[in-house]
Amino acid sequence: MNASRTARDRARAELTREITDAARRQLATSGADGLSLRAVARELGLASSAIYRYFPSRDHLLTTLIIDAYDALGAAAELTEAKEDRADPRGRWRAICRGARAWAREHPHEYALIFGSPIPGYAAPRDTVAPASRVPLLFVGVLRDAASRGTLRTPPDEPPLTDGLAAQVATLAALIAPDLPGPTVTRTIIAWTQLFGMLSFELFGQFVGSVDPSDEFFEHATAAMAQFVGLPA
Amino acid sequence: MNASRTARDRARAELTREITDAARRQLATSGADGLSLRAVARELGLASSAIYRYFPSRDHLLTTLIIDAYDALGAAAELTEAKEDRADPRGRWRAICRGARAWAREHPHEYALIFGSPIPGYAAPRDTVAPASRVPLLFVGVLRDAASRGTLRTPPDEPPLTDGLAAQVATLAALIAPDLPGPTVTRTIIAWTQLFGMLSFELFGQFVGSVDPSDEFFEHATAAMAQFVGLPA
DNA sequence: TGTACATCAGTGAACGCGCGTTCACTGATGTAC
DNA sequence: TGTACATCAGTGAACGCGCGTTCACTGATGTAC
Repeated sequence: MNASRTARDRARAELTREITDAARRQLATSGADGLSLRAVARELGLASSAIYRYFPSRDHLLTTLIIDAYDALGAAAELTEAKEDRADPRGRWRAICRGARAWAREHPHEYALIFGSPIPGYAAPRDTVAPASRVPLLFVGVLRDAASRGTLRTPPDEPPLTDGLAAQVATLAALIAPDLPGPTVTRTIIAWTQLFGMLSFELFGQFVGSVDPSDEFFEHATAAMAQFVGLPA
Repeated sequence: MNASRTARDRARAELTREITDAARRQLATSGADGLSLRAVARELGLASSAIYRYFPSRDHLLTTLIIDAYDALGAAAELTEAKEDRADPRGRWRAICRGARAWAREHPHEYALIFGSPIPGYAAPRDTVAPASRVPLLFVGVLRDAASRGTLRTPPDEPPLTDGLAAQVATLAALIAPDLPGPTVTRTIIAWTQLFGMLSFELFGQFVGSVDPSDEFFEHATAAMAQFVGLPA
């Protein structure tokens, strides 16, 4: 009764997945606020109360969707990155950006769920922090690899960091990138905000009237960012 | 009966304003999807149907709020920028960023309304485009001024623009910045996405665990961006 | 291997709520002569 | 300046809808002996 799950257990796991799948599908048409337990139940041919055997509340279902979205985004970026030549950090950096963008465009509502407006009355629990850091960690991985290969250019400490920022960056670096120089870490944070700033602008319609469609702009900007963090051509 | 408005007209203008004010207040507590005509009417002591004398539908009220938000953001940035020494383009650039940030932090739900997730079922009409461009136009103004003063450094055309992007940038430049070099315009678009990428990250909670609070990071990043677009210290 | 009992999944009705929008209406304000 | 009519603001009831969550229940699945 331990390793080989019972029929009930298997059914439960499967229905749990079906519920999140249906919820994800609803998200894609109605957005986060349109997501309703009753509609999910309807789609699966269940009584609305049946959902409560699987998720104690709507917020718990949302949390699951949020974590899954971060994980899917991270996995997509990792997969794209993994296809690049290991010895080409700049190519790997840009692949991460490209992979993130592709996922975001394929799952705009899931993207909005994690990078869009906070959901009123919903507070993200701590469990979302780890999956949320997968993409930044990928960046860090490429940079550390480039550093150990000697192909990472340390950007000038310019403008110089103020004390408080230097402390924040040092704390962060100690956690995830002990061997990277401070300016590199700082610029990586800037690049990270830059990446998702562009994706949000593209998906939320801010580029209409300027760089829409934004494929070429995106490619250009990621190249500029790679250079900015110290990964020259 | 033309210049001097009648009592009815004045009352109408005032109530229209009171409705949008109440709606804005609701936005601040419940977010865009929580905004309800009935609640607005309740707050003003009106029958819910009375709102329809002023706005034909909830979407029209939303459009008004969106346009007002863009305008308030633009005005806040303009005001901060106007206080800087005219001869200090870098200071003016950073003031725009600081002004935008201050407004965003004071009006997080209005910020989310314009830069957050698209509202399901709502399509922004054309009227929002002009007010949305106030902040980018401010940037362009500072850069043109710096160019005419001879203090604008043209950044290298690096990485070189692809043809499609060059065309987009040329079209855009012809519209709003006929005298600025292509690389400057491109980098300004990057900086623009960077600015609001940071603001969204800050307001939507992505900085928790890294650069939170983000005052110093923000100041640093805007300085880096000023340099990036060609406004050296 | 079979029986007795406990656990769990799913039901369907109900509670209490809020929403956007329409409509026929009353009464006040404005307009034309 | 006063009257007759048209315009408009605001009302209150109603329509039709959907929601999250609870609860007592039936019946199937699993467990212990």
